[in-house]
Amino acid sequence: MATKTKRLRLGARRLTLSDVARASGFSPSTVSIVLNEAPHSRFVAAGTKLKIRETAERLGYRPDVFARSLRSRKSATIGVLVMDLADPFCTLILQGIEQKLRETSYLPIIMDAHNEPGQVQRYVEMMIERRVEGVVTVANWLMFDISLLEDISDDQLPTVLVGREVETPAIRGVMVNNEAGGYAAMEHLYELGHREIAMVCGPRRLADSRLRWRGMRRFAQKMKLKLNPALVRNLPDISESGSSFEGSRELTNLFLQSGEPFTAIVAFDDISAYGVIRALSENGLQVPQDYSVIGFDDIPVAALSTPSLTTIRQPLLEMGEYAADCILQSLKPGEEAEQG
Amino acid sequence: MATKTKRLRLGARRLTLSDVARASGFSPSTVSIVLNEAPHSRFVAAGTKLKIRETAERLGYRPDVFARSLRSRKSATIGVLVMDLADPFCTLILQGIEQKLRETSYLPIIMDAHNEPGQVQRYVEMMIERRVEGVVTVANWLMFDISLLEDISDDQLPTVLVGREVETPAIRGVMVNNEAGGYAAMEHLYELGHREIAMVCGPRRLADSRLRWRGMRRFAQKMKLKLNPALVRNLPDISESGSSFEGSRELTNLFLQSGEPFTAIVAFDDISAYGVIRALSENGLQVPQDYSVIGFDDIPVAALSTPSLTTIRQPLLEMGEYAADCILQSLKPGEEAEQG
DNA sequence: TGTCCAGTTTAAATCGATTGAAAGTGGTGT
DNA sequence: ACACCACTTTCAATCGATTTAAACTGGACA
Repeated sequence: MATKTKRLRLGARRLTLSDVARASGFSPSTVSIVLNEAPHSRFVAAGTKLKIRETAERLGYRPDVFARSLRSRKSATIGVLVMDLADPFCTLILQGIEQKLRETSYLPIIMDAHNEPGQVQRYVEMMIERRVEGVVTVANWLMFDISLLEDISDDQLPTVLVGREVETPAIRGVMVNNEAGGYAAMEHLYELGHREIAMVCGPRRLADSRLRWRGMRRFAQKMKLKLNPALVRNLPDISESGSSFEGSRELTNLFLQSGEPFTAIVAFDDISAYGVIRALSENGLQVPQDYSVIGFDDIPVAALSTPSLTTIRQPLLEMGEYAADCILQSLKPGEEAEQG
Repeated sequence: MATKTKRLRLGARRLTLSDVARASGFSPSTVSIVLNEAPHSRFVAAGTKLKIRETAERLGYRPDVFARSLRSRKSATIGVLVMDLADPFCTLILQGIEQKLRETSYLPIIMDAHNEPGQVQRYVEMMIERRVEGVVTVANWLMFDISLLEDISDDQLPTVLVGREVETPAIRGVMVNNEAGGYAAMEHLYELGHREIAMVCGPRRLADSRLRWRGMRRFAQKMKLKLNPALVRNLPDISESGSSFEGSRELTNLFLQSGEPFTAIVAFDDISAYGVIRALSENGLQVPQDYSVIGFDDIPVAALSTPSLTTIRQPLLEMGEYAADCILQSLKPGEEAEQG
């Protein structure tokens, strides 16, 4: 423990490659080649390798990150741009990414746009400045336009967008099967016996929303279920309010006021499901006694609130892992792979 | 826009200090001195400064982060260690930190320990390796022992712990007035007319918990309120289960089974408040009709769940900002300030 | 005329690594 | 004895900045 801590001390002058070279009796070049397992190390005698590795280990040598990056033009970092760190939808994805990268020598550099599109530009610049080798963008439904990401992608930086349906083929996307999710939501309510179902859909411009809606219609058609158009509404496009809570609360009130009959509501996501529940409650109606409500995402608190929220699960952690994996794959083969 | 984007292109060889020097007709030294406003720049002619700045601006010069850090031994980064990114308690604090640092040239490097103490060691090493100039640790109540942080602090790295009461004077802490919080919670319930109040306190070893408890007792004494010892329980110490939800749910069940009379419950934090509500609900009891419950923290969802959770607010965002500010202050005066 | 100084600017070393080209071995074949 | 080869190791340039000490330029003064 004592020695372990000692390595961290800032006071002591850093241990450099030359120190290891001197101690092991070889030149800095050889040491570098061995420790990096550079291609050239094929030519280094086995005994030499052993001795060098042993010495490095014994002295507790850690290469200087900055010197290395300067020379090699590689940062060993992956930029992670998240639209809103406080959004529980995003944090689980982040943890997935972190978990995956932890096994590698890549460090995620997390930047939080704080829901302000202006910050996105700034942070993307910072990422490039810091020579990230790949970019994962974690988008919630408030995501700005993604043209910036296309720019990055053009620059031969591997890029993945996770959490939101992408509409351009230039960028890889990681998302759940939204169509199937919509289908499943309807199926669940149908099996509970509901036949008159209201829907709080996402913003019209959001592809995710359209796909979920398509899934719902598909189920309805299959079951010869007629959907009442008066009970289908979209949340407003990228609202400034920032929250789908208020939006869905208002829509629910509209549904109730319309006098149209219904017994269940499908919400676009978990937060809007909470909005629905709030609106119902304010009208003296209870969930699940009077109405059934179903959300989408399965954010962590969904299971903790009472009654616990019924929701279509998105495997957020796994999505994060998968996104990170995509980047790692792009980085593997030979770094010029995607230049073509 | 086009030119702005152009600056980002990776393809084009980076623009270096020498390029600016050549274009402006001065030497790299002078350019460096001017652009950094180094002490020596007092001696540079005003016209020269102007010309250099103009040229740098025109060409869109951005210094290379790695070269700069290598030479100057400064990284312009602040390490942010968070115990659990998925904990809503932590994320708001993080945003506060980010918000504050955004105004400066420091970049937060966020590392998520994922609730695993083992990772803490690893990440602290990474931070030092990356030469962070300060460390902010965002602790939730599951925080491991903080001896590691003391090590850092010994190494003359400014260190702040936010979100949890610290017991050692070696480390600066940023936290809410827990004692006053406990007092306020009791006061609130008292004013609602409650006289028999149960408490789900935090783990006994946690200083925060003790202080809140002290605040509650103080109010009780002042009001000559007798607290029933059978209705005061602590959550288990740093449980492996990881969640205070289950713990407080069980304690609430114990309270109910004990047959002791009570009409309100103070919970240690918001998550445990949800545990209380769940337990009550499972016994056919409703909040707020049958029982009053109060939490602590004011995590974002507290306002969204129905009924919305009554809670003692911690100004998480502001705490984050303040913590970042502490670090910035330590960094200002002259970097040797805290060496003494 | 030569010296000195204040006011500016720059040369050159340095930070700590990576890397392509070159050099040093010793053994073979002729 | 010479050239040649395979096998190892090292030289020296380089990445792009910062920083110390030194150099340059005119004018003032003796």
